Amino acid sequence: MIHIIDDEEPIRDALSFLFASRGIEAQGWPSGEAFLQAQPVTPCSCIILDVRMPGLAGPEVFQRLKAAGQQAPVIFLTGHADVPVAVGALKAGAFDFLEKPFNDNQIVDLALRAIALHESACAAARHHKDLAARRASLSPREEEVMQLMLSGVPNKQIADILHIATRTVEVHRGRVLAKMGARNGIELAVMLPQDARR
Amino acid sequence: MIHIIDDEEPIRDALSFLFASRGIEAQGWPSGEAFLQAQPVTPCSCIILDVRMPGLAGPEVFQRLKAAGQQAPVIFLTGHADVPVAVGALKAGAFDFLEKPFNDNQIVDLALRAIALHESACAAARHHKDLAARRASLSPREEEVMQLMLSGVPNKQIADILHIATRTVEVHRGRVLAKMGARNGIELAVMLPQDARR
DNA sequence: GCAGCTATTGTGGGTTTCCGCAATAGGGAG
DNA sequence: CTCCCTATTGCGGAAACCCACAATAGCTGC
Repeated sequence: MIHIIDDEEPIRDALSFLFASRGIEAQGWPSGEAFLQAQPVTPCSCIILDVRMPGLAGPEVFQRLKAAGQQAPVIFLTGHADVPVAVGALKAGAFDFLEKPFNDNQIVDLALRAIALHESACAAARHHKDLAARRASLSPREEEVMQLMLSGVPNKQIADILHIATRTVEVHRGRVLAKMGARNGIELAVMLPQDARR
Repeated sequence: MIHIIDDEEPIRDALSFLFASRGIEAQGWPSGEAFLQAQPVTPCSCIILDVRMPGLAGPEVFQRLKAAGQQAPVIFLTGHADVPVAVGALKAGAFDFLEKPFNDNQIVDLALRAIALHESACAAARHHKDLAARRASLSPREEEVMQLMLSGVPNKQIADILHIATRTVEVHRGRVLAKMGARNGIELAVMLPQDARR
């Protein structure tokens, strides 16, 4: 699904038609406000966003989309050569920035790549969300023990550090592994992202 | 250290003077060719690169620098509004893209941020290089056992898979941990980057 | 031939990990 | 009050891990 946000209807229609001719579903939105109001949640999508529009301008729409947690990649379109806006958009995380007029194949190829990116990003986000949910299910003590485990600290030492019995550490350790769905400490360490450790 | 690559001497001198006044060491280069010829290796540096120059243009210089393994962040300067060049540079990994004329504080701030980025990137690269060297010191068998370890496979099963004695797996395991500088399997898993596992 | 390295294996002993079974205590929600 | 959950602990037995000491075999380089 491709969302086309542009105040000019002929542009929206032309792009919708182009994508339809390539078998890609597309929907036009006359303004950033309209899109933000609806905030459709579509998997495997991307957003084509015009820079200059009455009301909210493209870059402002982009900021608000990001603030609202929108993950779909954004391709900016502009009819005016404005380097600072282009640089700003890309540095803010836009997928690409195109000047009009553009080549049909170029925009289609770009959109398909953006959609593929969204797809893999969504899969990664789902995985990350599942992992985070499991982690959130840990009790405070279990989380504490896990951190120490992930620092390579043996059970006996964890017991010393926390002033509890080794048996208790074993209990927490076992519950951590069960809740996180890991067979052992190594598997647990491997499944967690780099920044979640230490 | 800041390297200023620009065919116009007044620009080089003005920038050099500006950075000197801020206590930042800078060196000017009249062409991309000159810089590529010398390929100075300076830690904690960045490169300010003009887009339009006789001979090799800025983007071409950038490509060659990257191909030569240059890690210093590159800030492009341009006197002409050219969106595709700006977009292309940023997507190719440039640190930033500035139009002339620019504000003194802006370029200094930018350069300092670029230098800091280079610094942390170099530290990360050194760490990664050290890790890779240790890993390269493993014998083929040790590497094989480590992969299985990192998959959470217990020693006894590794022995079954490789058709060797458990005692042999223990020997390899011990040598892997010693060479990699890890106390145990968990610490080993934690110290390796995500893509080096599985 | 000698030295160094990798790969392999066994013995024996010690440590660590794992966990069923059992129990207590405290806190929160219905 | 009852139920559920977390935190804690002990006992005992089994499995896994660790490693010194010792040894053999094969390959490579000097």
